[in-house]
Amino acid sequence: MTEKTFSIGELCAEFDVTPRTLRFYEQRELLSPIREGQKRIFTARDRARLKLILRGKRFGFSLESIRQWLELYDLGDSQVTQLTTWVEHANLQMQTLREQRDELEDAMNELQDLINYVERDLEHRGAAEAAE
Amino acid sequence: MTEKTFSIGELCAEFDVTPRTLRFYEQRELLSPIREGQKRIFTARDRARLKLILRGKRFGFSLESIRQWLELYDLGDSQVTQLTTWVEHANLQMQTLREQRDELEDAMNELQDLINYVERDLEHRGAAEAAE
DNA sequence: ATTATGCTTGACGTTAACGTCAACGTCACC
DNA sequence: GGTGACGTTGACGTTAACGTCAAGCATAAT
Repeated sequence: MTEKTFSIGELCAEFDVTPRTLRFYEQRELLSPIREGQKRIFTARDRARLKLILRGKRFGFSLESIRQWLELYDLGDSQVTQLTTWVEHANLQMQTLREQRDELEDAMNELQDLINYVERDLEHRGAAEAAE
Repeated sequence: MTEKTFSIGELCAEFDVTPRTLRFYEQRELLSPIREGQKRIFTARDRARLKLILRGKRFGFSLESIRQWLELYDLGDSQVTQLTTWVEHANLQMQTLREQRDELEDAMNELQDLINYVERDLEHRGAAEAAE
C-alpha cells in the first residue's frame, strides 16, 4: 500500500496556506516532509499533522506548544513505562482543553444572558409602542 | 455612589500584567481610563473590560477583534433600531464562540479516544505480564 | 530553445503585542 | 531637601509567525 503523498502546492491549496508557511513549520519541526531530489514530498502523516496544527492555532496555541502536543499523536511501539508517561501528558493536555472549553462556555453564557436581557427589553418596548 | 477606582499598579498586580500593557490597551482604545493630573484612574468599567480582554486573549482572539466585541458590552440608552442590530452582532459573536467550542470538543474527543485506546493496550499488556 | 510552471534556498521586511530603557514629574516621609 | 515609591511620556528593542522579494533549478509544453 503506497501511501498517498502531496506536493507543497497541493497542501497549500487544500488548507489555504502559503508555501512559506509549510517550510516554516518544517523548520520548526512541526512537519517533516521527505525529499525527492530537492522537492518536498508531504505524506499523509504530514497532512494529518497540518490539520492539527491549524486547529491548534485557532485555539490560540503557539506553534511551540502545538509542536509538543503533536508528539502525543505519534506514539511508536513504546514500552509500557513510556506509554504510562504518555497517558499522563495526554491527560494534562485534556485538562488544558477542558479549561479552555469551560471558559468559552462561561463567555457564551454571559453573552447569552445579555442577549436575552436586551431581547426582553425590545419586547417590552414593542408592547409599549403598541399601547400608544 | 462613588464608584471604586484603581491605579495602574493595582490593576497590574491583580491581573498580572505590566503598566506597559495597560497603556498599550488604552492606546488601542480597549481601555479608557480617566486622568487625574497626569495619572491614569481606572474605573470599574475598565476593570471589567480588562477581564474580558484577557479572556479573549486566552481564546486566541486579536486585540482588534476583542475591541470590537467589547463594544457589545456597553450598550448605552440605545434606540430600538440600534438594539436590534446589537442583537444581530451579539448573535454573530455567539456563533463564533460556539464554533470554537465545538472544535475544542472535537479535539477533546479525538484525544480521549486515543487515551482510551492506549489505556486498553496497557491493560492488555498488564494481563500478558501477569500470565507469564 | 525558450517559455511556463512549480519548486528551491536565502535574506530581508512586516505586524501584533508587548518589553525595556531613559529622563522626568510628584508626592510622602525622615 | 534628598530619597524612595509610583507614575508619566517617548523611543527603540524583541519575539512569533509569517510575507516578500531575488535568483536559480527542473521539467513539461510550445
